[in-house]
Amino acid sequence: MNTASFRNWQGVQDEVLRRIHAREWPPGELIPNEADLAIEFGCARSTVNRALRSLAQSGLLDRKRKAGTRVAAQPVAKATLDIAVIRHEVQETGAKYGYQLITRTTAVPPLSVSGAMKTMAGDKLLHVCALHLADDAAYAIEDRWINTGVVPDAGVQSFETLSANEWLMQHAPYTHGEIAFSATQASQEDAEIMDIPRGSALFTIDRLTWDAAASVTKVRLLFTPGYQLRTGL
Amino acid sequence: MNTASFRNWQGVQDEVLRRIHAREWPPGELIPNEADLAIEFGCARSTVNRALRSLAQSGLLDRKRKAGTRVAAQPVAKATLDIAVIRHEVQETGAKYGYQLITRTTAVPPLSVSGAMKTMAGDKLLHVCALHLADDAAYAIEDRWINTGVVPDAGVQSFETLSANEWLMQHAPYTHGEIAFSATQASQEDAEIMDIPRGSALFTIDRLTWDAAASVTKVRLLFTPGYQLRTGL
DNA sequence: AATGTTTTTATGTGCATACATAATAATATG
DNA sequence: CATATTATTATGTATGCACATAAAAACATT
Repeated sequence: MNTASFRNWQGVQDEVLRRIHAREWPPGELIPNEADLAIEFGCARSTVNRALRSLAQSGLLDRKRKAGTRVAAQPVAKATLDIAVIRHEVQETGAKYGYQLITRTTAVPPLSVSGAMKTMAGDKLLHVCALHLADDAAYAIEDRWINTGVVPDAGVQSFETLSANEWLMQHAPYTHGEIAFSATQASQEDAEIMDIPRGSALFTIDRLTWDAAASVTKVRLLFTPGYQLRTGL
Repeated sequence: MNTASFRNWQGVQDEVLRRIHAREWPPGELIPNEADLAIEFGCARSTVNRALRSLAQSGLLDRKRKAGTRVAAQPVAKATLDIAVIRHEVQETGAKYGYQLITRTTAVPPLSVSGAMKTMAGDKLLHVCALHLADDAAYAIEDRWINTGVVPDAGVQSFETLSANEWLMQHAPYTHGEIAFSATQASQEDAEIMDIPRGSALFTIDRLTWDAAASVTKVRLLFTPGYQLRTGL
């Protein structure tokens, strides 16, 4: 009856979404193939392909060659987080950004670190601790280990005014990485640095980045109590 | 010299990635336009387009019509999280999943909830609290408000054996939502339910889902201490 | 110099076609 | 009957072409 004006891929996507939400195509069900949908919508198969591919990427459809396309039985919600440089994150809230270097040493890391970074157990790494501030209040503690074997330029950086967070983003290429989010209790030291009660619940990000087979850096970011990481769905 | 075998979009993407990592195209720099790259790689412009579009989506390139494509000066790391039904999450670790309903009432929510869900201040909502277990140990507390005006079927569900988390995923369509991650301290009540020390740092997910203009449900998930949400980068 | 209009240009998208590929179904073979 | 072998089929991708669209740049006008 309609057959009109689903001629662009976003339109097709919207219509497919509508049918999924309306349970016309319930979870787990096989939907018509691309060719048939193209005929129904009066557009090219590639247009349907674009729409379905996009929906598959966002987790709403499962596609397999020959087997066809079905509505995800288990619509795994995929949330995409934007992890920006802390300075930008602070400035976007309208607050004044501040930065303070706490320590900068070259040391043999604990086994937990050298193990995760897969460096030789006795190798020294650059260890930088710093505090990020928003409107002069503590915002996040950055505790970072840098593999100077991979990023030699980092060895001559003082990190007194420019955070390692930002410098590395600009100068250290990486191929992939891992992130873990968790909650940790503020240690006595954390509490003093951030001027918060000891034991406060701190939102924590652990990030480990790699350049091919070599670890570049490992950071732990401890955010001030009340911090929230938000995103759409 | 080469010019060969970048004839598929993944190959083109890899080569572009290589040039970015190798700093042949440093951050902020304008890269050649699609047509020129297509000639260089010996493929169609649409193939280059596919590769660049994909890289732009993952945040490594910034593209603007007419202005051209440039390497992101500020490579905002985009982490994609898969948020699954808790039962699956537990079972994937190999643990035995358990579920326990704590309370199920119909009540007027606090203003913070009715405000977020944009329901009438005096309207009653379904309030479900439950505990998810892994190998008989507390895994997460689920504290959920459900808008029975939007999901009337939820009103006749007991949620005694099937968690609201899972039931809603299967039966309540939604168009969009918001997620926030944070860290909170365990209240006395939380501590008793989960059998953990009071004040423990709990990883927290707040999720609010909408179906068009109406809120469907609002959940707060409090995870047991030590919980980590992981993802690639 | 300030403002409005037109041109240019790089990306964005759609289409028709062709072939590649994976997974299933159908068939043949021991 | 179990196991190879061979279609079949739906998605995946590449190509050449056309036109749409946003934004910058050039130009014209006041």
